[in-house]
Amino acid sequence: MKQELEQAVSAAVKDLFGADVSVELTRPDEQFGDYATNVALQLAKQVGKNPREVAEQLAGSLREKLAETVKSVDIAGPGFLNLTLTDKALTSVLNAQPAKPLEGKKILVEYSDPNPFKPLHAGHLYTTLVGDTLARLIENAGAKPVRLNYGGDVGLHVARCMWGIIHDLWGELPDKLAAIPEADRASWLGMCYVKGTEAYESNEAAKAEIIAINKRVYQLHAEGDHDSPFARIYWTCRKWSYEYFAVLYQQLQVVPFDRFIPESEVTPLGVRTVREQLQKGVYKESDGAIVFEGEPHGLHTRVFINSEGLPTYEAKDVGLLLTKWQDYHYDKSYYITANEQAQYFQVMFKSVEQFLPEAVERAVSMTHGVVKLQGGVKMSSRKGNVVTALEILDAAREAGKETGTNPSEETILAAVKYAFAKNRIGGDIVYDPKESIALEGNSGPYLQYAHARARSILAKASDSRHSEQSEESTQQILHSVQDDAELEAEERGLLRKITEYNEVVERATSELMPHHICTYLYELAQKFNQFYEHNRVIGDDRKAVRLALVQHYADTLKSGLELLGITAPERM
RNA sequence: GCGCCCUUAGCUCAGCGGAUUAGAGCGUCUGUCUUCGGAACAGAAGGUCGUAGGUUCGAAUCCUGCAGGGCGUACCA
Repeated sequence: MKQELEQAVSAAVKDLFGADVSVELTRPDEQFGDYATNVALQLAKQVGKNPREVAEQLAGSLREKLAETVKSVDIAGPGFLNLTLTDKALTSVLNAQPAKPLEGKKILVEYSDPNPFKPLHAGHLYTTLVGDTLARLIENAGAKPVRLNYGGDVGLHVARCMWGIIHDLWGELPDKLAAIPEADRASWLGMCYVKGTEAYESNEAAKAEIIAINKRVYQLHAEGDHDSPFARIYWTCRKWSYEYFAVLYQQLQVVPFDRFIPESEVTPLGVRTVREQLQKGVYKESDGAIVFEGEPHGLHTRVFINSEGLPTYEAKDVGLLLTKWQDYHYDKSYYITANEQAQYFQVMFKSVEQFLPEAVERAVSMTHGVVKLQGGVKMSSRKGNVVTALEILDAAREAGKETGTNPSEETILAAVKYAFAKNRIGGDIVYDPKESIALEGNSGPYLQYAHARARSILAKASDSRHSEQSEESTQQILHSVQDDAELEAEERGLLRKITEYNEVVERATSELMPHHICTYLYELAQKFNQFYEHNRVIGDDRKAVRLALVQHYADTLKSGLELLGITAPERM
């Protein structure tokens, strides 16, 4: 409907003024109409006329051309055109199929990216949810996204943890690992990591040992060593890490990843490529390291291979980018990480652009903010108040218990996911467990309830007269609004809001900003509650229309929640 | 120092070129209703959109300076 109207307006503009303008219809305040456009203001200058005059002419033409679907065309303010659809036309929007702009596209989405041998903190939970939602949006738009999860199983952080492990075991004694209870594995690894990190920073001898361990880990991969005591420790603990990640993903109920790419898998290709491109002058030697000089491009210089001859994150990421390109030849490849890596990606991309521009052109780094606690305190591992990913879920459960309503696990998840989804991606977010689980306000549980409430009406209605098919619903509304029979104000208000759904999803998808969906769903629920407060459904003369409206409302809310990875239970 | 990002009601956030009323939620205050699930509805108070300029018919939205905050800035990821 929106597109048809835009075309009609743009055709009218062409007829009257011979001008080409991109017409964009917006949703104005309900009191003004269903759609609005400012083309007259844009045109005024081009045509050399006063905007109101332009608007008058356009309005006249549109009233004639769109008599079928538009009830009124009004001119407001300096020259805005407000279009109000007939109830029948507005109802027909319910039949519109959502656009599939990404049909047939191959899109990679890399997110979550936890490092084996390191704990999962609150930021991992956030980045996992952001990625999961974006991938859902992309899938909803018709593409088949490839969900990738990349993680550092080689590198200095691994060496620090390995150092801690070996010290805690009093030697390279893999058999002693069996003594660690399964439930304690993750926290034990976390403890070893902290130990190793502290030693690295404060103890020169330990630092040298850790650097040596770092080399041995790379070597172990190069040789395919699975049998030496050192290797047995490494592989066992790496496996434990992946098992620990799986627990989080399982609890979060995110869509499973298509592929886990450990850094060790792409490291050789990255190193080889950087060395090759060193010969071609893309990378340069400097102080024994291999770097990319970013300054000529307005960026900064970064080390890709350090003076020990070992690859840094940079070289590995070059290997990852090439691996993605070779394996998928993607149309688009998204990297979802925290803001602190934003400029890093620019440098890494710029370097690869020098020899593989087509792969970089289609790669996009999207970054999000940091998770903070109430009061805006940043979570810091240095200060020891690091909050782990699983602790966020526990905090929500705890807050749920305190409400006395004992929310289900399904509602706990809704609370957490919605709290993280409702803010625009990019800024830091403050997580407040109490607010997220709150029974009132803009929260996940509120929306689940708003859905369950509507379903219970539908269930009650179908008790009294068998099944209520959703296909019939549109017909029911259509039928009752034919022959100029009109909808009542609150019915129409709810219907209007429901018809915005596809437009909101399209916007959220094109901008990759799922929070628009949250804002919309909350408004939708409010519209429903307004309607519901003043209008009886069952037992009223207008039962058929109203039941159909409730049906569409519930279905719309459910679809929206699903895009956010939130379930919509029938009852709570 | 340089680069990137941020600054909207007491708090948490939408809005990101348009409609002289800048929107929500929470919190505060006040009403409605013996409810097809009240986890509701109606209303009030609360903001010179960090600051100073500029562009524009029109700026919270674009540009520039300044202040405050965050992140990055060579061998971490």
